[in-house]
Amino acid sequence: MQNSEAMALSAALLAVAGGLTQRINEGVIARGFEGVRPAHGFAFARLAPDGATVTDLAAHLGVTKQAASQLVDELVRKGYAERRPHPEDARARLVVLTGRGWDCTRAAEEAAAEVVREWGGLLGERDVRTLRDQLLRIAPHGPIRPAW
Amino acid sequence: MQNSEAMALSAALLAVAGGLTQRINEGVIARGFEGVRPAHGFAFARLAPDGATVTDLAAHLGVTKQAASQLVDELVRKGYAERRPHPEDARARLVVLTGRGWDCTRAAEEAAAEVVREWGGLLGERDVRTLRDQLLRIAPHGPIRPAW
DNA sequence: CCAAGTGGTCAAGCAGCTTGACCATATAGT
DNA sequence: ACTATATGGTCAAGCTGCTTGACCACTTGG
Repeated sequence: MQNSEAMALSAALLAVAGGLTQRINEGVIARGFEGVRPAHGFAFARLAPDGATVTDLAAHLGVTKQAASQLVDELVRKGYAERRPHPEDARARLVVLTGRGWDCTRAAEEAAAEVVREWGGLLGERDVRTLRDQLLRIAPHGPIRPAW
Repeated sequence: MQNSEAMALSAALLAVAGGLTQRINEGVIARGFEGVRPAHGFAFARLAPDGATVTDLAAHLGVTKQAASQLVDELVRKGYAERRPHPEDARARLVVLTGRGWDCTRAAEEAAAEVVREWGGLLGERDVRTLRDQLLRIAPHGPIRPAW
């Protein structure tokens, strides 16, 4: 594959990713969750299962813990998360989603599903599944990184 | 396709996009182009064919023209682009890549190709081409948007 | 039980964006 | 041809989300 083809693939991938992010964000806002930014979604993904510490979150997002702490401040202020004492470490605090935080997470899933349905209309359900499987196979590990 | 599957697809896509951006950026820097940020790549893509005005660039990047102008300042200061009088409009200025700007563009293509080759190793050449075609079909038009 | 390590916050600074105001040139209407 | 409006671009000020640096509270290991 030539360099220019690799560039075309890259550009398409980044355009799709950017569009998806925007669409999910708009969809979440349209469902009544104001003041939510794309970055919050990645925090939600880490907090959802069982909560997480600020340091955990920072590592997951690839930012300093101060930045992660600030982001948690914002989520708390907006009612999406709360800080609880950590059950096993008195230094740490466990950040968990509130009911509204869970609602917002579900709204994001719905918004994502809406976009993916459109892709299904363009490619067919089968190819969308193929796409998902291929992306899962090449997805890097490590911290989530902004696409630019 | 369930919402959670759509979310898995979305997360994988964004992870791949973030990783790709990072890898290209690192690759460009490793080839001797310092002080380059991912955002510059999208500017290069617009400037490369025949140059562009600041307003053009702003529309393409989805930012204000002031922000685009600032970005051009930076590219000029670093030797990647230059402002020329516009041949058909005395108000406008045509921003074009310098030789070094073209070199940097080629470096980005090489870096992208390197990553895509790795994907080829994981998926096979055939599936990478399929991936490219599918992404091109679902890629949105309009301005490039940061993935978050 | 003390030394080093780890979780977290406070404070200051900075980079990249925005909004608002403005000038120069182009274009359209009469 | 002349004026009114639109468009390309810049200057200036301000904001937001991040960083670095300093510090405290608690934990862990010799």
